[in-house]
Amino acid sequence: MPEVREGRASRFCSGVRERLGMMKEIAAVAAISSPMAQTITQQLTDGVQTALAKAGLPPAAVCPWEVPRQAEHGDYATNVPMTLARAARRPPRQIAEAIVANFPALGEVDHVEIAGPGFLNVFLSPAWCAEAVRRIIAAGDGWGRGDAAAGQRVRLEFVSANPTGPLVIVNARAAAVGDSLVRMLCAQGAHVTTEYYVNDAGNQFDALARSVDARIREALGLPSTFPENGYPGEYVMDLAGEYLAEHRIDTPAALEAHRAQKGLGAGDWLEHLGRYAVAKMVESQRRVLADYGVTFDVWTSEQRDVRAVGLPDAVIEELERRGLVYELDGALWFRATAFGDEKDRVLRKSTGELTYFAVDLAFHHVVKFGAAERVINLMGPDHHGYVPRMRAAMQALDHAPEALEVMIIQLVTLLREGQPVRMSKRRGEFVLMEELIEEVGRDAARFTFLTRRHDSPLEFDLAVATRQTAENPVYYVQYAHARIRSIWKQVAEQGIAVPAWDEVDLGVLTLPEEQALIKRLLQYPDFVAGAARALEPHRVAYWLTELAGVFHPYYRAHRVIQDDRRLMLARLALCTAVGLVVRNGLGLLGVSAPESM
RNA sequence: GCGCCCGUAGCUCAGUUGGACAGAGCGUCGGACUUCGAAUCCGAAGGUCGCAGGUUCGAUCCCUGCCGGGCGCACCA
Repeated sequence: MPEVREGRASRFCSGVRERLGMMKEIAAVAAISSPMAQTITQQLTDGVQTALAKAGLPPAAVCPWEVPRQAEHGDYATNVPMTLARAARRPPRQIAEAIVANFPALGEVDHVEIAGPGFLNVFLSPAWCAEAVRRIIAAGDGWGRGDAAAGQRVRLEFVSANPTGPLVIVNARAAAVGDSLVRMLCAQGAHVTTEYYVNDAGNQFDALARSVDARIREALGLPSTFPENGYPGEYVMDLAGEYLAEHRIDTPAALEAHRAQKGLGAGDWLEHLGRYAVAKMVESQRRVLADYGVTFDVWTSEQRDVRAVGLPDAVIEELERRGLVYELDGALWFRATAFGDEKDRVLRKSTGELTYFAVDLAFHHVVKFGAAERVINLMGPDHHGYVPRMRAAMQALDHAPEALEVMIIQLVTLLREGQPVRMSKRRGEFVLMEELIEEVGRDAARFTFLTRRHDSPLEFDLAVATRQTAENPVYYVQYAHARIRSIWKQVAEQGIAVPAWDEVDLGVLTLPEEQALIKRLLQYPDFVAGAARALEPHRVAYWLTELAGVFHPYYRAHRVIQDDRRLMLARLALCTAVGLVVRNGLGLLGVSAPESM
C-alpha cells in the first residue's frame, strides 16, 4: 500500500484555537477555568429523566429542548410528555404533572410549567443566569466547545478546483463553507484533515498543456491552431509568457534548442508543459486561498498520489475479487446497479484508459477512508448526479453508506447594484476569487457566503457587500465586538479599577434585556453543537446577527460606565461575556473580531 | 422521460432536524445623537408558507399528485 500523506490535524486545530483567541482582560481568569461543564439542556434532560424515574414512568428515549419564540412559554420547552403518552398509556398532561411534581431542585431552574397539550416550559432562575456570566467568562474561548464530534477522524475535501484556471467566485463560497466546517468540527472535538485534490491528469490536463503550447508558439510567431477544447483565458498567455521568460526563450530557434537540450519529444513536451502549468496554477490557487485565510493540510495529486502508485488497478482488482466487475464492448464495468445506482459504470474504457470514476473511487477508498471514518466532500451542483455511483462503489467496498457525506455547494450569481455581472467561462471571462477578496474584503466575503444555506443558490451583490452599512450583517456583528472593546478602552482611559471577576456582584443584572442577553449566551454551546452536527455554518452567522441584535439595543439604552460601581462592574462582566461569544462565533466563521472599525 | 435541489413579506433569505400567534435584513413611511462609537437605536405598514389532498393532538417541515424554476442523466472530468 502506498504511503498516504497524513494531515496535521492537531496543528490545524491549535491554529484555530489561536485564532479564536481571548481578550486580555479575561486571560487571567480563564487560566483557572473549570473543565467543560454540562450544557444547560443536558442538565434539564437529567432533571426530566430523574423525575420520570421517581414517578415510576419509563425513561424518555430522547428529550428535545427548544427555545420557545414566546417568552411566556419559558426559556426552554420540551414535548416529552406527549411523546411518552403512548408508551406510558397515560394522557400527556398527566405525565407532565408527574414530571413537574418530581422534578429535582436545580439551581438553574426557577420553575416548570405545564402548557398546551402537554408541553413542559422551563423558566430559568434569574439569579442563576446572572451568576452564569462568571462561568462564561471563565470558560473563555472554551465557551462553545463541545464533544458533538469527539474523537472522530474526519477527512474534509473542498474547493479542489481544476488546476486549469484561476479560482472563481463559487470557489470562494466553497472555501468559506469548508473552512468554517473545519473550525466547527474541531471545536466539537473532531480530528479534521483538510484536503485539496488536484486533478492533474486526464483530458483537462492535456487541454491545458496544448493551450499553453499554442500560446507559446503564437508568442514566438510560429504557426499554431488553438485547440478546440482549449482554455482561452488570458492567464494561459501569461503562463506561456512566464515559461518563455524563465527559460530565456525568445525565438523559435531558442525553443528548439531548449527542447533538444531537455530531450523533449512531442509527447514529453506536452507533459512537461502541463506539469509546469499545473504547478503554477496550483501555486496561485494556494496563494489566493491563503489570502482568504484558508489553508489545507494535504494537497493530493491525482497523478502522483493516486495514478502513479497504482491505486486504481489495486481497487479494480479488489472489485473483481468480489465479482462486481464485468467486461462489455471492450470496456470494464462496475456493477453499480447492485448498490442502488441507476446504471453500471465504466472503470476502464475500451481504449484502455481509466475513467475519472475509477481513479476517484481509488482515491476515496484508499486515500480518504484509509485516513478517516468520516469523509466529507464539498462539490458543485454539476456533480450531484455523480454521488450515487461513488456511494455505490463505497458500499461495494464495505464502507457504510453514511460514511461518505457529500455537500453540494450551490452556484453564486454575481450582481452589482442588482444588475447581473456578465461572465462567460467559454470566452474566459469571469470574476476571480482574488478580485472578489480585493473588492469586498475577506470578512465581508466570507460572512456573506455564510448567510445562506450552502445548498441554496446565492445572489452576491458586490456593491452591497462593499457597503459598510447595516445591509451588511458582518459589520453589524463586528460592530458589537468593537463597541465592547471600546468600553474597555474607556475603562482604561478613565483609570477605573476592575477587580477579579470573582469579586464582582453579578446579582444586579436583573433588567429584562440583561437576562435576555445572558440566556442567549447560555444557548450558544448547544447551538453551535447543533450547527456542527448538521454541518450548517450559516446557522452560526444567523445566531450571531441575532445576538448583536439583542446587544445593540441594550447598549443604546443602558450605560455601562457609571457612578453605581456595583452595576458598572456587573455590566462590564456581561459585556465582556458578549464580546467573548461574538469573538468565538466569528472565529468559527473565519471572520475577524476587530478591536475597532 | 427519469433523478436530485428549490418555491416563505415588494427584494434577498432564515425557520433549531414535527410544536404553541410566521422571523430577520434591505426597501417604504415616521422618529432618536451635549451621555461608554449613529457601521446604532425606537415605531409602523407588509403573508392563503406555490396549489390540492393525506398522516398527526399539532405540518413551512413528513407522504402523494399537480404547477413553476434550477441542475444532472458519457467508454467527459
